[in-house]
Amino acid sequence: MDSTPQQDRHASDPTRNRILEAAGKVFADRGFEHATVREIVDLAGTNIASVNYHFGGKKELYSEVLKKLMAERQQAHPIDAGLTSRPTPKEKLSAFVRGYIGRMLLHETDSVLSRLMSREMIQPTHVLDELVRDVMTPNKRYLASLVEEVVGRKLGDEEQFFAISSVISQIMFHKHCRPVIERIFPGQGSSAEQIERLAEHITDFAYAGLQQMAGPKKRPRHRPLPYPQRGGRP
Amino acid sequence: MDSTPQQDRHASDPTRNRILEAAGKVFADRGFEHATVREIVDLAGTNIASVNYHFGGKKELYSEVLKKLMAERQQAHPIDAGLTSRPTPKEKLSAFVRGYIGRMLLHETDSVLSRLMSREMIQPTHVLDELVRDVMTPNKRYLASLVEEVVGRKLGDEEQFFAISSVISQIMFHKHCRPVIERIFPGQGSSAEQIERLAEHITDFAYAGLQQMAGPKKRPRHRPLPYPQRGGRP
DNA sequence: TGACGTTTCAAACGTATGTTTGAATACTGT
DNA sequence: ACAGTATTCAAACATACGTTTGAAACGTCA
Repeated sequence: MDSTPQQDRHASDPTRNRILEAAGKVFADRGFEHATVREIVDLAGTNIASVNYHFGGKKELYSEVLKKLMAERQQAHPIDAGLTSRPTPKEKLSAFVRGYIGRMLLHETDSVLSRLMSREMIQPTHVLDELVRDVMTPNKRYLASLVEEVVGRKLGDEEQFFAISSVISQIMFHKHCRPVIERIFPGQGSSAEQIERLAEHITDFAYAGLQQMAGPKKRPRHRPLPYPQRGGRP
Repeated sequence: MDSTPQQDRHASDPTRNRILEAAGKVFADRGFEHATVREIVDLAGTNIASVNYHFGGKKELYSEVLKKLMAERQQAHPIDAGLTSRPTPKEKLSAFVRGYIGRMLLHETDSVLSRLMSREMIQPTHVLDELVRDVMTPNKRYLASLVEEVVGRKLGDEEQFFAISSVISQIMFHKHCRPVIERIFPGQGSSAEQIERLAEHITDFAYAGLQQMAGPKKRPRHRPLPYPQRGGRP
């Protein structure tokens, strides 16, 4: 046994942790490419060489930051938290939406993680694959069973993809597009109360959209455009 | 009259145009910060100094690229194109979704513009404000009237914000998060036929979600979670 | 043709960044 | 207290980038 005390010392090294914390903020603010190790070490109050000494380089530091944040979140916020004993499908949907949005927009450290994940989605780096494997795929599996519960039947691959996209997109939009939202809808989407209402809106909106998918299979093809088509529930 | 022939010569300068075209691709692929003028001029087949000679610098080149693409799109694809003479609200919604998604995912030059806009939304540069003013605000106004038509009543600021977000987010998701989508849903969302079906799905999903908003004003607060709530049309 | 403005080009400049270095300092176990 | 290791630090290094420069090539009009 010499790896455990080694790792303990590793994990509790105060300099290392200060760098990790500072790096999270700077990477989230500036992105990987545009962040500088000089800004990170200034914020951490250490020397420029400490990044290479403790982590080996900027890329490795970035990986460590993401891994640490993901691990913290994994244990702090299990995906199906905040549910009663025998939740209805809509309750599960509501819990998912509320949990996701709340973590994304309110919680401090998770907000950093979300910002980093947003960046990875637009401009992937070498850690996106890890992120997909450890965070997003479990989320996808959970959401898949969730939407099928709401729709009330098993979905084909494409339908499942569409349904999950429609739910998750409404949530992530408010993180991804914040700069634009702030400009087009000034004053909207900031307070905790409004985020609560937003979660409720997305839940209701998605619930209605999903229920609509329970309806009869689409006409085989061919509906050029027109058609009043009063939306059908069976 | 000497500005017109000046500008004509300006606009039809072959070197200038080759640089603009190359810059569009490189900026879209790499982002503003990570794109290098050396790669741009290589792709354009000109010399490194030509960017500063023709445009004044990298930033000015970027502005010109976006302005040119926006102008081209403005006249090629008016926002409410493809509509019959007296369209129903759902037809208008469908036309908007189809038009937006198609331009974003299929059309070549517009795909470059979308990629640039996506980047601006995540990591704004100095031109985001112009983009908001010239492209996004008109879109927002049009969408605002559209969702109110579907819902069937005038919406308050917050409701309008929520409704527009729910519609537009489902569309942009498939551009913003392509790298992740490709990893989590391999094989999905590429072909033209599937994009057609995707547009149809988003239309139906959003239509149901919007109609649900027509229902009675939310209980003043306090609905901890439950409630099946069969979505009501007035 | 020849003078003049315009455009192209190779080379160099200045700066910012990630990384390395080697000495100085702090820490640890005996 | 001391040797040996781990950590910190200021300085320098190497490289990639946007930009500038000055001369050469080109086009145009007398």
